[in-house]
Amino acid sequence: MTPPSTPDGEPSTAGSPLTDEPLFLMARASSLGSAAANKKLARLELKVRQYSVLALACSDPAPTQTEVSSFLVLDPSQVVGIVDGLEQRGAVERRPGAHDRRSKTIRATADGRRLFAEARSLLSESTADSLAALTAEEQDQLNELLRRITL
Amino acid sequence: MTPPSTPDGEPSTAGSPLTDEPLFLMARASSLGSAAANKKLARLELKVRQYSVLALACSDPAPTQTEVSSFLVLDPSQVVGIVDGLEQRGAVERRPGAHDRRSKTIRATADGRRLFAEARSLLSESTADSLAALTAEEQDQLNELLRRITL
DNA sequence: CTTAATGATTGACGTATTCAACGGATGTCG
DNA sequence: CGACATCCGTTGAATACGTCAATCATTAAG
Repeated sequence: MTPPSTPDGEPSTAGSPLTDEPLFLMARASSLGSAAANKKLARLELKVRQYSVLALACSDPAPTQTEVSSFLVLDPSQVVGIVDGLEQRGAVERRPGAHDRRSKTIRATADGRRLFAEARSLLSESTADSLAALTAEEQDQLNELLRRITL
Repeated sequence: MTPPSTPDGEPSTAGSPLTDEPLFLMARASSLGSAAANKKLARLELKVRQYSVLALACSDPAPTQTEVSSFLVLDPSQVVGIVDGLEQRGAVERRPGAHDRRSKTIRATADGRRLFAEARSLLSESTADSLAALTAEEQDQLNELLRRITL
């Protein structure tokens, strides 16, 4: 199956704009969304990346750094810097792994959980804006579809 | 509307994992998707960014660089480099704007259109993989939802 | 004609991403 | 036990990316 050609031999590209490419749409949505989110989180001096790690650090059981890095699709070396920042703020702490003393689990402190709660509420405003064009049902639908292709 | 709190004062974070955040899901989908796409396009020595610009250069009427930069949410200075790369390959050419000689329109050459057709077919394999968990209907649904929040 | 505004470009700066390498800690197999 | 391969976190370098101000040519406005 080859694409139709114009009379002069050049392949036609009509009817195949970028706006039909899921990849492009997701990149754009992600880019615009995190820009807006970063702006919102700026007042807590948090970036989206740090928020993500903090969120994981709040979950139970607390994840190790490799778990964080694979979940967030980040290089392990990047996680180091992010955790450093959060740790210096007293939002998380590194604990030696329970069964493996090589690993370190990232656990949110009480302050960290308070920070997360604030950030989470700010972020929900931001995503509400981003998804304003959709009804609540459609937002759930979108979440479900995205969850199925990423998890 | 504030989140519920635990008896000892620490805000609860249970039931609000990262996997419910549309922002996180989109970031992850976008990241994984473009990684896979870049891998596929590597054999044409093309990156997703270049592909996007090439796609726009194939459309009619040919866009100016500022139009490209605003559509792709990129700084104008970044577009320069991408277009340079494509131009040196002979895939696109810069033409002086019709009504405004400051602007330059980016137009795909015949070679560029052939390259785009190949790239587009490779990329469709990649996105088919990425979206394999969804039915054709659901893929359309996802596209529609994303289109409505980004355009 | 003067002035302001715009499109493309360059260069500078900070941040991200990717990789290779290292030290400490397990686990395995002889 | 002891040699070996593996894995975790960390560091540092190389590279790409994003953001911003400054510039030149061109256009629009006063």
